[in-house]
Amino acid sequence: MFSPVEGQVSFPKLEEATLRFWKEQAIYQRSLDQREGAPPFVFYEGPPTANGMPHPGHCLTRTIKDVFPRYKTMRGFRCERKAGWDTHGLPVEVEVCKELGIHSKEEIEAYGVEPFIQKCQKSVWRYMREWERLTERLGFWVNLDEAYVTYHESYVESVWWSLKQLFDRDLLYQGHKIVWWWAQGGTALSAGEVGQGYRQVADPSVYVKFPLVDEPDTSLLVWTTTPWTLPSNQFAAVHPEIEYATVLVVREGNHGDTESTEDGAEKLILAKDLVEVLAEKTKLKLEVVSTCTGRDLVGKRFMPPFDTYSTLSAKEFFSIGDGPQGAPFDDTPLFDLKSFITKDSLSKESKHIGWRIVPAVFVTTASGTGCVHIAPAYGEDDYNVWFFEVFDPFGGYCNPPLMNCVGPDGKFTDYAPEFVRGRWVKDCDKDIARNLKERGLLFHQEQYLHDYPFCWRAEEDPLIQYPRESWFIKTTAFKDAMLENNQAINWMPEHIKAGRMGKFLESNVDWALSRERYWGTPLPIWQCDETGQQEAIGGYDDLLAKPGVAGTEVWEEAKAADPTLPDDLRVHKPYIDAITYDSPFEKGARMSRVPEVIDCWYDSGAMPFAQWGYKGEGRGTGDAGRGNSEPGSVSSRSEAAEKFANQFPADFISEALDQTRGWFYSQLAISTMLWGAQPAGNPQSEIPNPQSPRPTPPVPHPFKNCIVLGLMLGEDGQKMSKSKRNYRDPAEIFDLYGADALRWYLLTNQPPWSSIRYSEQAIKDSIPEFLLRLWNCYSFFVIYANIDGFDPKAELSGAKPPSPLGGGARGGGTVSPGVDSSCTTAANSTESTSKTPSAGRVTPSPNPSLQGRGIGADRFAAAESYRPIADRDELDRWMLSELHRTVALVTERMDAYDNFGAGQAITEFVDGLSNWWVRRSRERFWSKDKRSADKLDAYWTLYECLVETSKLIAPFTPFLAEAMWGNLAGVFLQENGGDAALASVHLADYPEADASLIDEALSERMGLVRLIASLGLRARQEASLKVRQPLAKVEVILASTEHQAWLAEHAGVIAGELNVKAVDFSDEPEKYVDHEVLPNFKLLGKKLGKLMPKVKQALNAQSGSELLANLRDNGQIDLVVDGQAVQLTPDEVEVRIAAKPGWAAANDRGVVVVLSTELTPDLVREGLARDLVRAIQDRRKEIGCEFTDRIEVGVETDSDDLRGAIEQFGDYIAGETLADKVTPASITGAEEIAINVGEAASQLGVRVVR
RNA sequence: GGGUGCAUAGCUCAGUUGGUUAGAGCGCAGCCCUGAUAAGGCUGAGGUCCCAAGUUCGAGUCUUGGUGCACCCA
Repeated sequence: MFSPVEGQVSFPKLEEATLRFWKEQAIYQRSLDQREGAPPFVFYEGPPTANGMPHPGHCLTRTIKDVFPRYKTMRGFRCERKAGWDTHGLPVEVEVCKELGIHSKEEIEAYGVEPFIQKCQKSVWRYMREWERLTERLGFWVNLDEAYVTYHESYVESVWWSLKQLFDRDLLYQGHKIVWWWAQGGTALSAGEVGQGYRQVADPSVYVKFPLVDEPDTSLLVWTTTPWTLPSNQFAAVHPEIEYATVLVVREGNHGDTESTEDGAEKLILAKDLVEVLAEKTKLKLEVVSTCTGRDLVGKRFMPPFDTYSTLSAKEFFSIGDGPQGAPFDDTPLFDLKSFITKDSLSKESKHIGWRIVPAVFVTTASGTGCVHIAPAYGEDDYNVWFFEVFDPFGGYCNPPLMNCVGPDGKFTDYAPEFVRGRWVKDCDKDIARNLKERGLLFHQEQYLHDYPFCWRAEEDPLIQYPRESWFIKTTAFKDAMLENNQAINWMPEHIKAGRMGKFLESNVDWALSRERYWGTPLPIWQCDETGQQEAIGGYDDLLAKPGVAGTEVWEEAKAADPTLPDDLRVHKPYIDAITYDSPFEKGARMSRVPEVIDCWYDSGAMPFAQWGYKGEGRGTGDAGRGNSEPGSVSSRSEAAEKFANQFPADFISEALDQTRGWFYSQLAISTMLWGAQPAGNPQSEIPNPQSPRPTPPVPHPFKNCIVLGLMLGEDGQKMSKSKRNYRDPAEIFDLYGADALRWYLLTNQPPWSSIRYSEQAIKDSIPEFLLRLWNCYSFFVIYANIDGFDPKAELSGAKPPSPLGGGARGGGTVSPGVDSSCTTAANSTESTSKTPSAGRVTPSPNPSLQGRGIGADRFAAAESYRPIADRDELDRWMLSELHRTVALVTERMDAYDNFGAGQAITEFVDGLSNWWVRRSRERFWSKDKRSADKLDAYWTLYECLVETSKLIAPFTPFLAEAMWGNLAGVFLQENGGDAALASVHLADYPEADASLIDEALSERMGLVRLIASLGLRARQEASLKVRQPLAKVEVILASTEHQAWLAEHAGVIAGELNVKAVDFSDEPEKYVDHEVLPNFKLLGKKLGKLMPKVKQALNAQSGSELLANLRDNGQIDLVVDGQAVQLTPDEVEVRIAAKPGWAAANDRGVVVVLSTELTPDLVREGLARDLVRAIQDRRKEIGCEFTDRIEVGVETDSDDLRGAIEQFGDYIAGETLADKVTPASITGAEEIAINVGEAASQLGVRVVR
């Protein structure tokens, strides 16, 4: 017996019970154990941060991350799923600051770094419980118990190890990062903070003349909206491809005699396209003298607008800043300094250090002059120009300092022109313009309206772009390698590859690694306090092993004072900063750590190896410095190496679109740098990594397939926001609708990469649309199987259930030898495949270790009552063909990571099962003969479909699948031993399609049957003929007679569905339909080209019947178009038919169904009988009859027709309603109710017979 | 300002290598069926396929330009 199915199912309740079952039975762990030794399917969890509350968007990510590992596990792979948590970074600090009511770095310092980071560490887990609950309740199977955590010591050390690799290969360097700087607060703002503070303001916009050194009276005309940056000018940039014009300025009064007046002959260079615009603005005539491209201007030298730096001597200039004194420069004025000394400057073409025209592709002619003033300290583009023109990342202290006459307080320093010194830069714009005007350098001035960022904490403070010292990773050296790696990744959607990610990689700039913050992985670089020389440390033990190490007591004392402090904190600020050691570079000097922590994106990108604490391949492979590590570390280190080797690269990852430049990039970059082919041109980086002897892995790595999810928007189409309340808390969704409803909605409503709008209604709708529909099929099966005592286990063991009607068509009681005792072992299932040949599998399992876990057709075939599919009814063959077609499609789609396509296939299948197979098969379940072959076929067919469906949907809706499986397969479960998969569908193997059972022709034909039925119903409606009223016949006319013979043989289904006595395939279609012959555009387009429209006209002009006759008689249609003979073959035309007016008919897609509307008295009485049956059935339900209760019926009526119907169809009525007696008069013991049968009002009494 | 996407029914979205009648689900309206029944079926109304130009015998689909929205980067 199957457990009875509740009439009113509550999916949330069902799911809670399933969760308990999974937990108690450790199903997830068993699903892994079961695949011990199987090929791995590697999944990486992109770490979320538990520092904020999860919302429905996270449900999408976690659903996608769950469905494929579940699927692959069922397909025979071992898929470990190590969870992870992203724990470092600014958002954590901001949370803690909020809690403390403080903002600035000064305030943090004042509060104390030590207590601050202790608070950060605790804050990281603030919403941990919510995240764990969400993860579990959604059914996301992931190993939370052994999650990696980015602040853990082993993780931090693994990151250190990787940074040491980069440092030792000269891929880490110090430079500047131009940041948005809040001068008054003395801190940089993150992109998010800057974004909040944009306001529209009017700034001065100045057009300044930069006189050319070698061309008298000619100036480059540059444009800027930040006059205060002009004293730090170093270059002017032009676009190499843009056309520039040299114009003569014609002022009033000097027109015509410019050549004679030396002073008035003023020439300017600007973009040709902007000459008119500028002439209009200045009301001056600008005569174009000559033109050239930007490239021709490159290299020309100009006089800077201020002599701030140009008049300094090289010696003075190079000693600016903190760098060591004594660099080998002389008294040459900087303006004249040609070339400067760096370690590879000898190979470089010598160039002046500044005040020359340089090319830059970011220059546009959208506004200004097409000539851009470059002050490298105050803009990222500007800085990049400088970086490219004069900076050598590894030039050390010989590199020129940035020209920057503004202090971090936003005020001009002593290097600036005297009239602005000590003043806030933004206040000086006007004075600077006035000064330029006085010196004749200002050509034009105006107001410029644009968006400019202000500090979100101090609204009156404008931000400025300002350089900060920063550490960089030389990712640009790996641009080609990253592009190659990217090329090999299977991005979904595909446009990410060449689009967002490809474009991003092509414009790659070096990774700004460091952050001047507190809660992050400390940058593991120690610097000599005498010489400034540096080295990287690859692990905490390595640090302790350094000579003269000191400062460890700071941590030890903190730990002694508070033993609850996690040991992981010892590798964090401020404890790690306290540790110093003897400098190997200078006797007596000490090494101490640089103050920065690193970008937490680096943490996440290091996850492929850091999650295992990987620190190289183990001892003896170049790790000579370590002599005193603990004995245990060797094995753990090699264990990490083994784990890493086994779980790299990932087969599958997924996150939302915003991770393109986040986690997707950080992983790609780090993996390419550590393990990819090394770039040429950087001698150090070509040295093979001594600690990583593993061969360069084939691209792509570290992930092969990546689904890039769309962003989820709130109900109103806006960004999801807590304050707008445009979404519901996931926990409530689970309680109201259940996780399966949410999962199904997320997985099948749209391709995962289209941006998705949270829709509560759509989540709700997935219940009736899919979950409940399937549940009804399942419930239908269980109800009847229990009534009839259909028990597949009993069928298989040969012990036939008692058969009141003396057994079915095949007789009963015989026992199949060899199947009774071993039917639940996996081994047996392979033996029994002889009945259903396994040849021709559509999607062979990738894993030979699959053993057909769980139950399926292979096993059922051993039952006596299980007839070969070929012997069964057309409807059953069709359903099983659909099943296998669906299995093939779903596996094919899922192998291609297309959950959406797979889901659609499942939906279609369940629709067919529910709305066609069950609908058309109901009567078979009502038949009295419990052992008839037809009835048993129906049971086996439905049972098999439901069992396979529960496996099919297991990755999508794991709870519903488990509930169905638990009952359907549960009958096979033995007390001890047997196939473990019988306990949980998630331990079963995924279904495999049997190609021999797929019958495409049958599919097509059944589609036609459904079409005919649908058309018949439509025709009935138009003629107002209820389906309950039987009709004599329908005529079916087909445009193509290909399937007519088959349909004629299987007209029973149509007749039943349409309630007609006969289905005729008309041999005189002309009576009912008009023919229309249309060209097949696809075929004829190529053949006819421009004649096409005329051929269409010609076909229109003739009658369809004539053309058809032509086609029948000659095998082709002959036309003359434009005097040209045109022949059309049958393939090249399409014949359409339409019902002639005057018939109760409907037509669509080449099928016309015509109703015979004539009603005989017999038909009328039969219709009344059926109507009465309906009324009695309604009554049965009203008085609470069980399905099997027998009744007595009395009908009192004035209608002769109805009395006649009861007389004529009494047996039919009794049979349909399980009535012992149907009397055409009132009966005793039954309440009489009024009913409407036919036109007449009557009284009905129904009484249960006890 | 740049890059990348998206724009189709009231809503959410499909729409193949270009093929002439643009589909589905929900919602709405009407009808039907009902021994799965707080399900199910049929039908209807509802469209400037964002706009414009181009390529083509033919454009929702391809090209160019524009508009709007989103994300990323400035």
